[in-house]
Amino acid sequence: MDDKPVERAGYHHGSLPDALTAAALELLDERGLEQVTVREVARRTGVSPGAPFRHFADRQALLTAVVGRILADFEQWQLAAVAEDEGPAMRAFGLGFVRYAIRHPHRFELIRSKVFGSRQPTELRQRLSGIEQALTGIIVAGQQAGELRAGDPAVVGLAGQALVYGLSQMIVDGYLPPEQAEQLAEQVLDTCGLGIVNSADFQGP
Amino acid sequence: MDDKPVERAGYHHGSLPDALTAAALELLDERGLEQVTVREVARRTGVSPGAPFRHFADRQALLTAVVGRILADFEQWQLAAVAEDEGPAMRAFGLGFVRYAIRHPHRFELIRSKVFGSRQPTELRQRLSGIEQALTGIIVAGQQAGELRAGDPAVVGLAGQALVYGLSQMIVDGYLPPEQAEQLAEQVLDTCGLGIVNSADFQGP
DNA sequence: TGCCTGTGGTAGCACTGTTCACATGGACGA
DNA sequence: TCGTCCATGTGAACAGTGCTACCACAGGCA
Repeated sequence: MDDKPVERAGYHHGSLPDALTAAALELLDERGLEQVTVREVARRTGVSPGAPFRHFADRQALLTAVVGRILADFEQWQLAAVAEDEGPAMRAFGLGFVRYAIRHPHRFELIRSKVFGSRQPTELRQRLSGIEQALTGIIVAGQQAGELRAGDPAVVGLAGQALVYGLSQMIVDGYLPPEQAEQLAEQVLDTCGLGIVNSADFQGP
Repeated sequence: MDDKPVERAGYHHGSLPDALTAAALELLDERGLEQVTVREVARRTGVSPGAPFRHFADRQALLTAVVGRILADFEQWQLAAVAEDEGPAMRAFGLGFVRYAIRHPHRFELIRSKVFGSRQPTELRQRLSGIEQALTGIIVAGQQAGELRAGDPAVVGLAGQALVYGLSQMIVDGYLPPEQAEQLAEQVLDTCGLGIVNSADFQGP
């Protein structure tokens, strides 16, 4: 109906893929995955409904680009989280994950549907395996330092990922009341999680 | 296109809501949540596209009815799982959960989007709290028997749910190779999960 | 200068969820 | 037995979607 595109300099946009990705991310944060519609993204970018398909094969491809941006942001977030936390890195990593999910529920919703799927573009896969390697490094170091219980790092890592991922999921889905979510998550991580030895030591003040 | 409805006895169906729910569940199992379309469900039931809306306010309502069926089935599944397993009930419960997700990935996909949300109809909420109570009972009994580590049953339960839920999620999303998924899940549960004391005792033969 | 190619516009297809006026026929009172 | 009522099903229609043609523009190259 009122498909008034926003103003734009010339006929050619210049960097439409970037603009589309940014608009899609904005829309995602605002209204959730389901509402991220190619047409609405085009509308916000001030471009015709067909234009996005010059740069992205389909909606999924556009969303994949968005995931790329999110993962880049998430990487920085986790680096900061681990750097700032004085407890075991594994715990900081898990808490960072959960906190990111709390802060950006819709991003998490998207990531779930793309990241853990089996068909990812190379760039995405690289980013992911980077994060995974970081996690494995954290685990091995933690085990050597006696912070983490021994065992196959892959299994320990998987358990940690599953716990943290499930927790985030439940938070995002509203199963845990948002106000208490973070504190509860912390409790869970400290009490039962991540194979941290003497984890009770790290309960908050 | 070929909207050939299947044959039906009379003009009036008799139990359309049930038939629609069943068709929707079938479609879900076959093709996944996204493909469960009101129109296709109507087609399969041999009814016009508008008919379902006589019985369900919208697509969500239809899906909620499907969730009801799934939860009833899941309840039975878990009862059997706990009854048949000779290890700690908590472990059987977790494994049952994961196995159900492996067997019915699409159901899990639907449940995730409905069950943990904050707005559920009464009937659904009852079913859920029934399952949760069962879990809490299992935990308390396990703690008294010395099988589970002590601690607030709510937190222990939450941790268990998160771990198992996340694991199932990762399996459903294809992050874990399906062939190894069950074994890996078992390993994770035994090594790091559920607060089971001396969990190494329960590693498979 | 003039064409070529990459980029955007427009129109249109098939599909979706949902609504609404209309058709039907089983149930129930006369 | 008949007539009427009304829950239930029909079919057309609407707005919105992803996606695909085909056409128009404009900037870079000869």
